[in-house]
Amino acid sequence: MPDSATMDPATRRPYDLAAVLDVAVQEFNTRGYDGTSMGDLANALGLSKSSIYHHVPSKEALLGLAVDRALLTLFDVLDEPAAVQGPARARLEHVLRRSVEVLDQELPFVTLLLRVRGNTQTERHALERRREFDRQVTDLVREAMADGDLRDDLDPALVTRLLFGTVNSLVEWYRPEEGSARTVADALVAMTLGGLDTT
Amino acid sequence: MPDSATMDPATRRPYDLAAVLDVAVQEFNTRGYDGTSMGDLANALGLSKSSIYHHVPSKEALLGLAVDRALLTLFDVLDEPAAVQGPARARLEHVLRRSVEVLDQELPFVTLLLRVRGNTQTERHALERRREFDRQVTDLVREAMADGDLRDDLDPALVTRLLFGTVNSLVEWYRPEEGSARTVADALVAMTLGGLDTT
DNA sequence: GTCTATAAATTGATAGAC
DNA sequence: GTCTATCAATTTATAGAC
Repeated sequence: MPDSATMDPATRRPYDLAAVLDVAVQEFNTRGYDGTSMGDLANALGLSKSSIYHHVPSKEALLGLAVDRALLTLFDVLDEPAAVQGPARARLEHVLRRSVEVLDQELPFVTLLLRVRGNTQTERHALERRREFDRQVTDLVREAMADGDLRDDLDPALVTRLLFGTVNSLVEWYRPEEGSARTVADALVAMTLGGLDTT
Repeated sequence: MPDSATMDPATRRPYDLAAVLDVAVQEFNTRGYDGTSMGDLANALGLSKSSIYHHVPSKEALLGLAVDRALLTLFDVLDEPAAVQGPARARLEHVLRRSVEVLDQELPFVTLLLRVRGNTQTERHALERRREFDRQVTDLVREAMADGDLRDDLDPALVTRLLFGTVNSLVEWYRPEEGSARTVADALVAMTLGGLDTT
């Protein structure tokens, strides 16, 4: 079965914004946002360059839509019941495991988010939202230390950066498969929290 | 004291390749390689665009020089005596700690190496060398598990990716300060190997 | 080692037809 | 929703003077 990029534009289902975005995000992740031209996108879509502008006003708007989706999904995790009630140690593990799941389910969008550099206003906003996520997790780590559940001889901000450094590094190699998110989350939690737990 | 970029080109010390490379790598890390034009580099250097071509034949050559330097420094670690003799568990910790030190000492070059996407031959070669580094560390992890020093219910390749995912994530936030590399390495080893050690 | 001037190609984006 | 044609700006790189 031929894909959208090679099918006759007259017979295949026309693109909508979501489909254009999916292809664009994939290209951005392959070649980098700055390394991907509108011509590259047009090739990948099997469209002319100008047709892309029917769906989106600019290249940067594509980036904005993608990172907003990733940020929305990640911040939703922090509002889940298991992330706001119970001992901090358990809430931290929940946030870690759910972050791996989000990464599994929204891999291209999260990947793009984590590679943003700050060249445009869109990118700088994304970086600020990531810092806010980080602050909220740091509070969780600090609380778990105060509870005596995590060793408290390490700086909570440092521990948070190491923890989510490990999680975020998954985008460099992880590819979703049946059950693989669970395997990775188990190993990640065992390795990291296993070294931090006091019990 | 004015910096090289703003000083009169006639009175300041002329650039040599190493000085041009330092500035270029810094710019590449700030804006991304593809996001940095030769005009951006010229501005940062306080030179005309064409002057850069006296030092280097192309933009890609600058990238190649930078990633080669990072790769050379990293691979040297694998050949150090403490990385080739003794129990695998100790050799693994040595490679982890020395990798953090290399990152501390060669931060801009390692950062650039870790952000390479594979758009050019230069970049694809760098990616292949990184995979080779990964393979050698995986052997170390496997051996330490076989020795009974690390828990062996986790896949050695997965553990290696998580370990160096944590190390590599440092480039996203780490900035060298007096003694900071040691602090970070201690926390990283405590958190990761602490969760993997059998004793 | 650095400059000005410029070439040749590519880029993000628009106009207007179907 | 997609196309062809086109533009203005930018990009990498070169020629040749000082």
